[in-house]
Amino acid sequence: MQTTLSTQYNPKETEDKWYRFWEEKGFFHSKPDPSRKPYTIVIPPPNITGVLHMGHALNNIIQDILIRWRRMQGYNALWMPGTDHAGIATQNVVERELSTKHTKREHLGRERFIEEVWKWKKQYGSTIITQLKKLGSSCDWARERFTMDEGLSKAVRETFVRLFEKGLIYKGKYMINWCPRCTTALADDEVEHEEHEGNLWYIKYPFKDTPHLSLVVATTRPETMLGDVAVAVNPKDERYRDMIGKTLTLPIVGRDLPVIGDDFVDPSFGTGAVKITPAHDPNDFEMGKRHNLPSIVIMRENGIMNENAGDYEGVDRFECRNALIEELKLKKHIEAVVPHKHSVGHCYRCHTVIEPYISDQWFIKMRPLADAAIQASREKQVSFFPDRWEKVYLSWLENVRDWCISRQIWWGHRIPAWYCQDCGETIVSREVPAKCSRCSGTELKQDEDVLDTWFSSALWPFSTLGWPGETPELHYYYPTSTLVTDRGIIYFWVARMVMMGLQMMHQVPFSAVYIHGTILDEQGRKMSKSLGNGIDPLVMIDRYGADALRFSLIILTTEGQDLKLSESKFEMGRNFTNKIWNAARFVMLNLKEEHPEEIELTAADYQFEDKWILGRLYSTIESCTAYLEQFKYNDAAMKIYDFTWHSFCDWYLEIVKARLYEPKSPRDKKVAQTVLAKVFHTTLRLLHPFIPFITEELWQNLKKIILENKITVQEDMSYESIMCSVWPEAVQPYQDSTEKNMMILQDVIRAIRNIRSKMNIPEKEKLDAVISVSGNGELELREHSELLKRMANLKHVEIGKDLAKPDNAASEVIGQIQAFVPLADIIDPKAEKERQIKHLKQLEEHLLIVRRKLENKNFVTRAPAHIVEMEQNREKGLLEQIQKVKRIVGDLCK
RNA sequence: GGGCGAUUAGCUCAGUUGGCUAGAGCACUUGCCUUACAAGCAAGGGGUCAUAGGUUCGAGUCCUAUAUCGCCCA
Repeated sequence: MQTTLSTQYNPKETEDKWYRFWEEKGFFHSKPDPSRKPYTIVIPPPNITGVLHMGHALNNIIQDILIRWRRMQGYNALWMPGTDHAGIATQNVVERELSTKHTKREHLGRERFIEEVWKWKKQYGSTIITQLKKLGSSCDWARERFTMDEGLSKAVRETFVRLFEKGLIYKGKYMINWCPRCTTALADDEVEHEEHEGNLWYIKYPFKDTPHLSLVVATTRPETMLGDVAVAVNPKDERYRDMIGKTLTLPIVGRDLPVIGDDFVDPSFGTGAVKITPAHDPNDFEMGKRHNLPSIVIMRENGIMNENAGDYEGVDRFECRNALIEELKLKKHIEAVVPHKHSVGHCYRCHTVIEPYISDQWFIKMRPLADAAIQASREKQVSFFPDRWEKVYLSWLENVRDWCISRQIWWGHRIPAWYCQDCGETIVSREVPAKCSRCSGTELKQDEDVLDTWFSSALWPFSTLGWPGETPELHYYYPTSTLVTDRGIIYFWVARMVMMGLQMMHQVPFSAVYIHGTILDEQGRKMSKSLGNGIDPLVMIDRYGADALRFSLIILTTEGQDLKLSESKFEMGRNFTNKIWNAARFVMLNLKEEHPEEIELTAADYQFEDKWILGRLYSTIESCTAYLEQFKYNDAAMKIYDFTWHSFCDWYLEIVKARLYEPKSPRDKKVAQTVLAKVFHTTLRLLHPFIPFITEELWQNLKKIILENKITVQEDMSYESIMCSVWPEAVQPYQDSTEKNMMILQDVIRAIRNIRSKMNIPEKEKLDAVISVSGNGELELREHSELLKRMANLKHVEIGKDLAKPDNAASEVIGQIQAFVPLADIIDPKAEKERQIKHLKQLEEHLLIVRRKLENKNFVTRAPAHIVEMEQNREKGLLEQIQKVKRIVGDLCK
């Protein structure tokens, strides 16, 4: 441990050291203990392919603040960490790696490919965990989980089987969202919609009987015409009513297409006649079912046209579109091309354009699950902070469609369904079945597909605690306390956890959901790899320190608002940590005694400034705790920042120097040292959840010095670490006029300093001052004349009632007090007069505002009495001040 | 098209149930290498609170429109 501290804080010397200490000592570990109250957070498991970005940083800093704070408050705090296997993303990464070795997963086969993924996971999968530790995250790493762990996989199978048995999981051929690049189905919310500048193509479909006449249809996706089976019009549409029942010829293909009538057709879109492609459009799929139309699939699963596309077989879907348009133009089938904005779905993992596709998939029936989740939120079993997110959550649940949970990839939880090769029976089972439950056949083949990663993430709050096992952890920690996440996954994750928690555990997984803002770049854009506008948190930690990163981000995080970030913002946090560092240097330097003696303080020992700083400290503790309870992290941080810098450092340290450097008595010095130690020791604890590293470093040093120098701070000094110590409690401060008097003193000191500055008097030069009090308080002020002299750098001060202004003095009027600084020939009468006239103007303007209110009869009669009284007092005070300033101005004019 | 958020100092943002001469950090101006800290100290300057109406004794705050930007859903 360092014995001397350098003038600048160097985070690199402390951060890793203390993190290792905490981890090795097991301070992050929590065990069920029914005699204590639990406080639990489950981490939003980062993706194993992920690297730490600012969003993660903010998310985890908030969780760490909560968990460290609650831990210090005495809760048995568990922060459950882990990672997510991220099926598609991870498979993509490993496939990309394989391609550099000129191989493909298909060449390896399923088993060997999965081995490769595990190998990859072992090597790179914990990158983000290492990075989270750099932030100071106090997760219980001994409990770290992974969604593909044996235990969590068991939870997945159990859930699947139970839901299947309840009839809430079914399999069927439906239209789903298909990513031709990932060659898998996606859930509705895995599709990102984007406005595209496309075209609306008007294509002529000739009548079979009268080929010189045609019906014009409009489409944004002309290539799908190869799968057309009908043309639909609205039966109420006068233009087309007579054509229902007629037959058209599909251009190029030559297929007969019936004209059908359906209310769903919007007469105002395009020509009011639409082509129907049941295999490639969700609306057409529904219409096809209503009218018993066949479905013609024209595309392979990789987006290449199939044999049903005729000459276009083997052509990519977008090339097919272009070529088809050319052919239609050539054959004079295009009537018009109109630019048209429309929204196009993209895969949220690889950003490929999604294809609506008919295929055989597994689904969860969402209605019953969603209804339960809606009810839980209505009954406030789950509350959102800020509460507006509840509406977002509810609107999704209210409109949700069945969830497609099967994915045509290899990396993930294999669907626990087997098909009997003899009788075709489907067997859904927790374990590998030995034989068919119907025909006892032994030729069983497991479903090839895996489950959506979000299926396993939805179980996270209880699967990580040992479910389906009846573990002590599950009983003790579930339901968890707070979930901290980004609005981006309210549907994907939060809502699904609530649904699964209610289904499997019959209890919501958490009672509070805090949704924090998104981090944007300086121009207000999302940070992204492709834009290259991201700020790397690890680089910032390297440059400014983890504590500075934490504090800066938290100060900027206001009630779930997005925050615009630039590197310069981290200077604020760095400056603050440096300030604390130097305050600590001062405190510790001045606590050291050669022959320390222990004394027991009594209330009478406390000096004015001691009482003041303790009072300020207690109100800081109070509001800081209250803010944290309301998830107002930035307000909490701001309060301690303001206290530390602008009360403790700016005033208390400066005032107390007198007692440390030239003590009136050894006892008084000891009192000052005790208060210094006590206040700083408490401040460090308040700051610890926000900036854990520097507070630990200083706390350890301070503890040693307090013990060595026999200072009785009336605190338990036996804790091994600040993170195990207790969160300060606000005890009622001294109920007297200390705070008020200090404010008056500060005003007077600032007034004299102002004169000094305006009159260009060097700070080192000691001045004389005359303080004239017109109301009460003269005696109290006189009591603190030493403080006044020290802080305003005066050699002599005269304090009295209604004293006269000395000649050639600069003046300041502060309420009922006048401060005069005699300057003899240094005074610049012209400058002084200007100063006074400016002040007079300000006072008169204010008086005008006050008078306007008081002259309004309605105000006097209708406003609450105390408000009126306040304004009346204000008027009186202003009048007095104006009178004084006028006299000063008059004097200067002589 | 529907919903949500934002608009306050040059910049980034606070501003609780209406009582405000509208605050903070950064930037700016002036003076300081004062024995904790120049990543600092002291003292300053700077705002028609997006616009237009309304409610009220009183509106940055509540209501109704409008404008601009952003996010989500369809």
